[in-house]
Amino acid sequence: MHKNTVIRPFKAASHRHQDCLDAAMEMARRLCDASGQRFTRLRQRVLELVWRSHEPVKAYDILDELRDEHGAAAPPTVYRVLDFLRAQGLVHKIESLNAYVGCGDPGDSHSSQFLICRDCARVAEMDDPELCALLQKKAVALGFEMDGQIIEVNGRCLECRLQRKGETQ
Amino acid sequence: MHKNTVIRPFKAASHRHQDCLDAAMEMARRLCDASGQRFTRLRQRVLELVWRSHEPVKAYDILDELRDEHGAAAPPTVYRVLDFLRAQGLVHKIESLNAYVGCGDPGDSHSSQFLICRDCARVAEMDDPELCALLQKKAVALGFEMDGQIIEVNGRCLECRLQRKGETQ
DNA sequence: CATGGGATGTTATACTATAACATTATTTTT
DNA sequence: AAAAATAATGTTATAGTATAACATCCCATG
Repeated sequence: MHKNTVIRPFKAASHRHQDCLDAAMEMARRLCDASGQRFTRLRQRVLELVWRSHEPVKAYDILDELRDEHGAAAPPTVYRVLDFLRAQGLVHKIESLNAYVGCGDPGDSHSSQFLICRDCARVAEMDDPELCALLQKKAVALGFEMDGQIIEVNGRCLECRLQRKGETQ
Repeated sequence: MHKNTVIRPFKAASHRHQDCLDAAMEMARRLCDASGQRFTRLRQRVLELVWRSHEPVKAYDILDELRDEHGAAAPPTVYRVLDFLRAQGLVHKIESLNAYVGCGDPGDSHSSQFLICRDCARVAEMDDPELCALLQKKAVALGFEMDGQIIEVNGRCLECRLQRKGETQ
């Protein structure tokens, strides 16, 4: 029996998303407390917006939302908060989408491999040590010293595959 | 003895880059011929610019160069040509840099894993079937149907590590 | 309650990419 | 060779992503 590597699954359409949100916010609060970082209202609000769904969120969508609620707000407001949240490991950037997702397991330092569904646009996150180690091994074999890795997989999630079974697409 | 997976190595500083360029251009000419695509002067020129060095090249740097040589030129000119070259497998995009590199083995359909040196900024390309297969396996285990993968590794290449041995950095 | 550092506001601008339509060049058909 | 069709490029405008630089505010601490 080995550890499940999925730290941010494709949740069933019917799942209670409020639970995801609550858990993410609670965890974030705890981590910021522990590391002496201030989890301000703005930071809370941005993290909530990132966790609004399991789809990646664009910086400017967050910005639009803040403007609606809040009057002011300019790009640096959002990017600064996103940078903070990423530095705390609470949020990841999906490079191929220029978009952001909540981390499935903040607090635990880990590798990330993202699965991006082309149909529903949702993103799942794996932390697979085997994969991480193999990539590291291959890099080291070339004398390369690895700082970090970016792994993003495009394709179609199980739910979408089942839904569209038989369709041409 | 197994196949070497490095299809675009970190070349020694002293290598004759003209040979890289010539080989890339010759191969591109051949592939376009074979597939009935037109390898126009503009496309040739952009590919040359991408292969100017082993560092990734920005679209707007190509644009600036074209303007110097050529008078006109607007962003769509560059992006259209880059799209063409990518469709032919002659060029890859490095997602985490918004920049472009020449493919180390065009003509052969393959997976790519990029190594990006933080010191010299050069990029190497691997095509490692084992890595590709493992990632695919992990995705499939979650019911995910894989279309493609993006793998980019940040770190420091051998040459840079040797040069800076002992330095704090 | 002063003050110093961290957080946020504000303005401006740089950088990345595409839409939509016009024109030119090349190939194909007649 | 002329006409028609297709592919490539030019042109203008705009959308989308991100950062620099400086001003102000807030709040933890002494």
